[in-house]
Amino acid sequence: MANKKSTIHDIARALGVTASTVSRALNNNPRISEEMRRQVREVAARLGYEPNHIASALRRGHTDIIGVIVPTANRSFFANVVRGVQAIAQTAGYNVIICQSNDSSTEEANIIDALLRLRVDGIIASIARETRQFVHFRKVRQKGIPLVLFDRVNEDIGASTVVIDDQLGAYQATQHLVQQGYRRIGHFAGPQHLNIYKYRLRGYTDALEVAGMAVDGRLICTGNLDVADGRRYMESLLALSEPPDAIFSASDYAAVGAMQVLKERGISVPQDFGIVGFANELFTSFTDPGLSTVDQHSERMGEFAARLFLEEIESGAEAFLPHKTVLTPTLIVRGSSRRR
Amino acid sequence: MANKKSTIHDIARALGVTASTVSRALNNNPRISEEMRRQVREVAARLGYEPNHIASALRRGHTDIIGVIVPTANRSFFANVVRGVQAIAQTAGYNVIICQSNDSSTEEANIIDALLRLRVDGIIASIARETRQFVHFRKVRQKGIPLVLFDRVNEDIGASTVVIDDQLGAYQATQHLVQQGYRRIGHFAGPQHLNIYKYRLRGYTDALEVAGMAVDGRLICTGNLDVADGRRYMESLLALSEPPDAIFSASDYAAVGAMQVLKERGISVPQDFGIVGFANELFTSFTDPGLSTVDQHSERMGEFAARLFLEEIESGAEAFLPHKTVLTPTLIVRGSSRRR
DNA sequence: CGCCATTGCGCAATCGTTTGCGCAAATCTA
DNA sequence: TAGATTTGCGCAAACGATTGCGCAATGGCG
Repeated sequence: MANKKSTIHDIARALGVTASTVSRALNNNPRISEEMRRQVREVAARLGYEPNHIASALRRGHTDIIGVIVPTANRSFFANVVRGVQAIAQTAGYNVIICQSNDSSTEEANIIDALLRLRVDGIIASIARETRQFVHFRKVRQKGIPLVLFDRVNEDIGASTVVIDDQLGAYQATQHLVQQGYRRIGHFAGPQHLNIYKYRLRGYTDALEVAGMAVDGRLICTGNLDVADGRRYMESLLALSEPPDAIFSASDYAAVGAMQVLKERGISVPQDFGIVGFANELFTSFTDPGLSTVDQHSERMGEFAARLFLEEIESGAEAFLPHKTVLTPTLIVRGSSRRR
Repeated sequence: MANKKSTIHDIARALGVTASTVSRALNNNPRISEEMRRQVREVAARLGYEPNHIASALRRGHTDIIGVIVPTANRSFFANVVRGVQAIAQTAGYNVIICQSNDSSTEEANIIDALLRLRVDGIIASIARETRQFVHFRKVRQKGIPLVLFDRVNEDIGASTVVIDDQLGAYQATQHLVQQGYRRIGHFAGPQHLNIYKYRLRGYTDALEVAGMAVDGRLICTGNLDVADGRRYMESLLALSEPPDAIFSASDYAAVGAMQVLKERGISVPQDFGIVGFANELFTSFTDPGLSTVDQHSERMGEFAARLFLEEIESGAEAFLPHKTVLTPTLIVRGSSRRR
């Protein structure tokens, strides 16, 4: 690059050898003597040489970079997944860069374009909430770039996926509320075009059926599951002629909103109303009472995603068979649902 | 890159022109006719051509990438700063990539090396908690790469900085506790090698002095300010012969820990004990009572940081004079300190 | 001694895009 | 009409690192 920085040519000149010798020495090629390697390293350090990864990537045909796309970085779930990805990928020599889509399909597509132009070696992503068409993800597959989806996935893209067993997690949460003696259990559901929320709803209905309780559609509220949504749903559920006495929420945020409304109404949690959320966000132990929730083993999820990526790299895009890894969730019981 | 992907040579061949014409057409060079441009775009779309940003970056000498280094991505403060950076940088044609240092000086140095090798156009960073030596940041300056530090900064590096007025924020928080009638105010301080915590301590002592209250060293606890630290400090402060009746904590996390202990001890917040945190983390409105705190205008901070970067790019590293932007904090009063 | 293998390097081309300079044709102006 | 300017392209080199192939020197073995 056209500035004052040293290149391997500067090192080569200083030692009276060629650039190819310098390159091989720096890469520990066995065809270069140990003495030459030592001299090259010494001059490189003296000149403050910094390898140009751009040039190297262009010549080699790969960048050793994995792009990770998260909907929003400030959820501890996503931050922990990234941490898991980093632990595995960095050991294998890859650099991990994070991009946040802000849950926007447009931003997600722009990020994918930028990553493709950057020629990343692979993409690990959780789909933005807004996304309903998957053209941009299919493009990744068509270009033979490894793609691994986690948590929010779409199974028609032909990518490998790592998910939690959302249905089981929801089943456990709802069953727990049944066991705590709650008799009329509602559900805050997310947008049903996203698999995770569809399965969480299914786990909820499963548990009700097993417990011999009818599924009452009036007790199911669907939306974006933020705090304000949670507040609104709680208000409307409490206005029913037969309000519920517990809620399984597909998101910790909406669960917090519900808790706020109950507090304001003087309704006692967990004595008169039980609440379980989902995702074990960092703040679930900060509320009062602590919020029961389902843990998604986010860091493990990240590790699995990174391993799937490495597998695909090793076997080559044509030989690789996309597959799905399903992790088992863990119910975390705190004060919000502990009546017995 | 040596795979089946199209290059500008494929387009050139299809149109019977040279690669330089294709390149100029794709970049809307006025020396290429509108008709030729149209044809080039059509063939490019038909062939699924994706520009190779690696090759372009190597030739042009810059990547149009800004690397943002955050200590940990799951704090909403950092996520919002990144959002602010993205809003400005993307409008100016830059791609923003996020790297998380996990508050480790070693990881931070590795990230900086990777970003330098990638030849990013600039680095925007908040310093990792562990970092006490700044060799890796100085290296960025020496190579003439624009560097902007935000929040956690070091002013000897020669970088531009964007910070909140930590001293003022702390002063406001402590003064508010004084005005609420608390008479013995303690402080959870962070590691004093980090400027932000040093100034927050100074703001605390300033407010006490103005109020005619002595500064009692036994009421000041220093550490990493996580939830567990907050619990520990609260326990030890309550064990004093003269315990405090309020706490200004330099972090919302430690403040939550303190609240948990007070609740367990049956000490009423805010009636018998007042608490104010710092940073307006997402969860501060989820606790019960809601946690008073100081808002740092994180998204604005990100915008300022990005603008400083753009300024440095425009004026060139040699002509640029590093400078410091100080934003004004806002005290957010919630239930934890509202006694009057 | 001659042949083969090993060691340690050099030459030249590659990767994909960009851009300075130059040329030919067309247009404008005195 | 002649000279100057504009338009629209092509040629060739550049960017920095990597790597296949080849060559010379050295050592080992029959």
